[in-house]
Amino acid sequence: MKKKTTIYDIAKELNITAATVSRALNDNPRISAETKKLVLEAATRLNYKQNRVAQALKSGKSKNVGVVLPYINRNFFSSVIRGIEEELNPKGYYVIISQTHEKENKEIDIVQNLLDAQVDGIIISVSRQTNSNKHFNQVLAKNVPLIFFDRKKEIPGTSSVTLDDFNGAYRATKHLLEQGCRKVAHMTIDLSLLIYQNRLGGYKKALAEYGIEFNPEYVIALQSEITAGKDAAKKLMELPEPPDAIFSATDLGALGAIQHLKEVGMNIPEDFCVVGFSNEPFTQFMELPISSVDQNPVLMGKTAAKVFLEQIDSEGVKIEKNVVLDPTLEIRTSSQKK
Amino acid sequence: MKKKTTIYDIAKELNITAATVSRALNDNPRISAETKKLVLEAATRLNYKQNRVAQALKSGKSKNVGVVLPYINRNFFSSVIRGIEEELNPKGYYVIISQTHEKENKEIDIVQNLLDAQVDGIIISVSRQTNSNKHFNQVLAKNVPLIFFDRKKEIPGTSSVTLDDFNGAYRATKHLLEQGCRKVAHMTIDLSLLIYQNRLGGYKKALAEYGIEFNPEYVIALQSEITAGKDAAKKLMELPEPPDAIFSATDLGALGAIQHLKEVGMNIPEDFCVVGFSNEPFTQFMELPISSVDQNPVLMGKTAAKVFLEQIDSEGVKIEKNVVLDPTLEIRTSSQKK
DNA sequence: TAATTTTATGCAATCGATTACCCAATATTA
DNA sequence: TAATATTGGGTAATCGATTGCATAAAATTA
Repeated sequence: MKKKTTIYDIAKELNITAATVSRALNDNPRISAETKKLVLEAATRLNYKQNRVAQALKSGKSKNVGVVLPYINRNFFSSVIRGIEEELNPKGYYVIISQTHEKENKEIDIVQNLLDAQVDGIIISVSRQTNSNKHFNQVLAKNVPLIFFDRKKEIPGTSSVTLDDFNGAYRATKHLLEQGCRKVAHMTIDLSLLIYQNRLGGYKKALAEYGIEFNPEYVIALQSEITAGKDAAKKLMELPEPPDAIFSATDLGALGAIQHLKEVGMNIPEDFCVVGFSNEPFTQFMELPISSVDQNPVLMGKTAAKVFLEQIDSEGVKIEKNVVLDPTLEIRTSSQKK
Repeated sequence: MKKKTTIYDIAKELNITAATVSRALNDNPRISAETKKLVLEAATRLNYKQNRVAQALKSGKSKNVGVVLPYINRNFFSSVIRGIEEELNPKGYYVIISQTHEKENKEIDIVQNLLDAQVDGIIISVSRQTNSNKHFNQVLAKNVPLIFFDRKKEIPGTSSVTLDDFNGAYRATKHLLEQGCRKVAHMTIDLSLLIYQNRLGGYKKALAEYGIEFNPEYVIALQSEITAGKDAAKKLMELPEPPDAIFSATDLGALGAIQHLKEVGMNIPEDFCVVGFSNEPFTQFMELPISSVDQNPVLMGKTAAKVFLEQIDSEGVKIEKNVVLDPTLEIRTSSQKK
């Protein structure tokens, strides 16, 4: 029906060749200012739009970037996406988002598909389940920039943008200690993942600083989230010496814990303090707003995108860049005694 | 570095032409079973991957679909995306997601960009701000299928998948009346949008059915969400005859209202019942779980994707399809008396 | 004025896959 | 057995933009 106008149409219109049109549109210095003006005029007059697909074929660059993450309906991840798009769209890149649902085999399929679709780069937060590095090595073998965010793998030739989880956890725990709590428990998810190891590390450091001995009974790894948080809290409260505070590595875990604590009649924050991690929006709306460590996700997305762009621009020279962002502790009612 | 293998490599390998390879890979009946087998073997041996960009150029189909929506970090929208991807990825389509942040000019830019990127279709939930139809007509002029979901525009030549908002609101309000509430207020957002008009309509129908006169003072349009919900509730409770229930067209509005009501000492659900709309996950986690109308977003996404596929398959014949999905009322503590 | 640059543009191949059209070899039919 | 049909596959153009190489015209230099 409506044929799109191509550079050939413009060429015919002006009695020049497509090559000249192409050069004029790309502001090639070999083309006279006069011709350029004519071409540009004709282009707007004929409503010319460059064919990105043809450019992609010629250049081998699709101008698409794959973003791979567990779920997009977590505030953290969707905010990261927002940061990535804000940085990449103005540069003419499109973002293809895929969700792994925390499954390794889904992640492998997705990466494969993205490579087949010849994305110019992959920005990924690995699934909890992922053990293999094979798919990542395939990415590297194809010379496609690979940037990890939040959850990374230590693979030479890749870059990463992560949060200083250690420091975030340290601050959260220290804050609980400053509130006077002395028996601080820690709820985590999966200690095979670096981020959770680091959160545990920061927790330990704060304890050590206050001369408190680390008690392994106070560390519980949850399976799922909210109900598991309740269960974990229950378990903790049934210890001979129950804790007086919880630093949870997730907000949903913190929420579950709070629900259990209220059920058993605990006063928060008077008797018991809780801090979560991620600063999910719901932490603010709760009747009892929950303190949480903010991960600055938009900045993380922007930074990951910038690293990708650097990688692209560095033609051949392989850049390996690891950026660590600083988290912020949002103190709310769940941990503010006074 | 690593050259990707093309059909020419396979052709050379087998001493045949690329045309034959192409036909063999596409299972063309003109190619003998023997040759097909050889080609397929060589393809896997050489690790051949079809070049989607080249195919796109030749066919004029990019195999990309644009999805445009206000925000991806709303559970409703991210679930719709999930539905779309589940339906489209197996068919070889990729989904490009863009957020309008409820801004009309952003929406116009995005649609323009998607057309430039030659997507094969656009699935969109229009921004609250959007008045113009110009960008939509551009889509139609390029013969690109345009499918609205949730928030639609009445434009000939387009399809839509929406929720029966009227019925959802009707059920929610009826449920409140069944609980014995007789002074049911309604909080809405923007009555220039069809979905909110319909929710108001369903609300009115339920009232009428119970012989209750519609009271315009009981309908409040909020600007933003949660704090506005509190304010609106305050205003309602200061009326000479305050309501005894609220049906809110948003969950955040319902949450804000509940917060205010608790502050002023109301007992929910004994003295006052509240129902929201969207069934955002937080409605379940709350200490006081909030009743809400579920929009079945995954199904909505799947349906929109299916409509797109029908449109694509129908070669030339323009399909105009309007699907209306049925919502479900999730009754929770906030409105369950007894 | 002749020789040499410079400037501005054309020519044609290329990226990888698809497909209309053509043709040789074999199979079928009269 | 000659004529026709079928099978299997090759040739070359095409999608739209880019770019190395070539070249005519204009400008500069000797």
